[in-house]
Amino acid sequence: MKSQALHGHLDALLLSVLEGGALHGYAIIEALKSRSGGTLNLPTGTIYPALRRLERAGYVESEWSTVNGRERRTYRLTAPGHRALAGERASWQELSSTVGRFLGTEPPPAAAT
Amino acid sequence: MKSQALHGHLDALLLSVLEGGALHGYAIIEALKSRSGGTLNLPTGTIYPALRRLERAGYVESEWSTVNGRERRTYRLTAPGHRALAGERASWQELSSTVGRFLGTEPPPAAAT
DNA sequence: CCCACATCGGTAGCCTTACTACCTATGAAG
DNA sequence: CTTCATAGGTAGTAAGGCTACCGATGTGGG
Repeated sequence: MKSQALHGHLDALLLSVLEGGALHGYAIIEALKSRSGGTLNLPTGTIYPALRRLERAGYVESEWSTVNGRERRTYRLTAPGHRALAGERASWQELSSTVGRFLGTEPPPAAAT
Repeated sequence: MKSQALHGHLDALLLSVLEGGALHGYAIIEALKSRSGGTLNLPTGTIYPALRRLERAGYVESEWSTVNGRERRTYRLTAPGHRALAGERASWQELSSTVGRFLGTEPPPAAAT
């Protein structure tokens, strides 16, 4: 898939991955890859700047942990990050239902639940 | 909604609107607005450049029609445009199911329909 | 008549964002 | 010692949409 399409939603993906617990950058990349079934194979040059962006925004915090003599920067979701994730979820749903209406992928809105 | 999120899918939306028949730019904007329930209120500065991009790509053709003394440039989907739309639909579905998996909006793939 | 407004098309420059292509460093395996 | 996987990072580029403009015409109100 042309990953460029992620535009604007990478942050949401990162936040959602961190929702399941703190991870370091490399592990985040692998989590994205495995949870997407290999579809999201994002390069480090995409992830690290994004993480720093999120940190600047206050949505994640990071700290260095020395594991196996390796410096790992572990990222953790903050409270604002949780809220941001909720907002991202909402706007993703809005986007996907809106675009879906045009591209014919509209998931049945009520449908049981 | 923050329209920036459309990134990369604007083209698909435009193509899908034109799928229902040729329209001029202004009418396209209104079609997007009405079919989205007002969510997609895109400015001309977004639409016109996008239409020209699509035309450059060969996905739409345009011609001037003088209506009420007003020059209207009417856009029409081409055959490649139809194919492109099909591809856009496919990649949208891939994106939405992938991102949905993370943001919890994953629509049940089989689920009756 | 004149001005304001809706219709209609368009362009220039900016900003965000992701990508490619690099670089650095360490521990383990050969 | 060299190579590879792990791990983190930066610089520069390209794409895409947005804001803010500009120009023109037809219509209706004052």
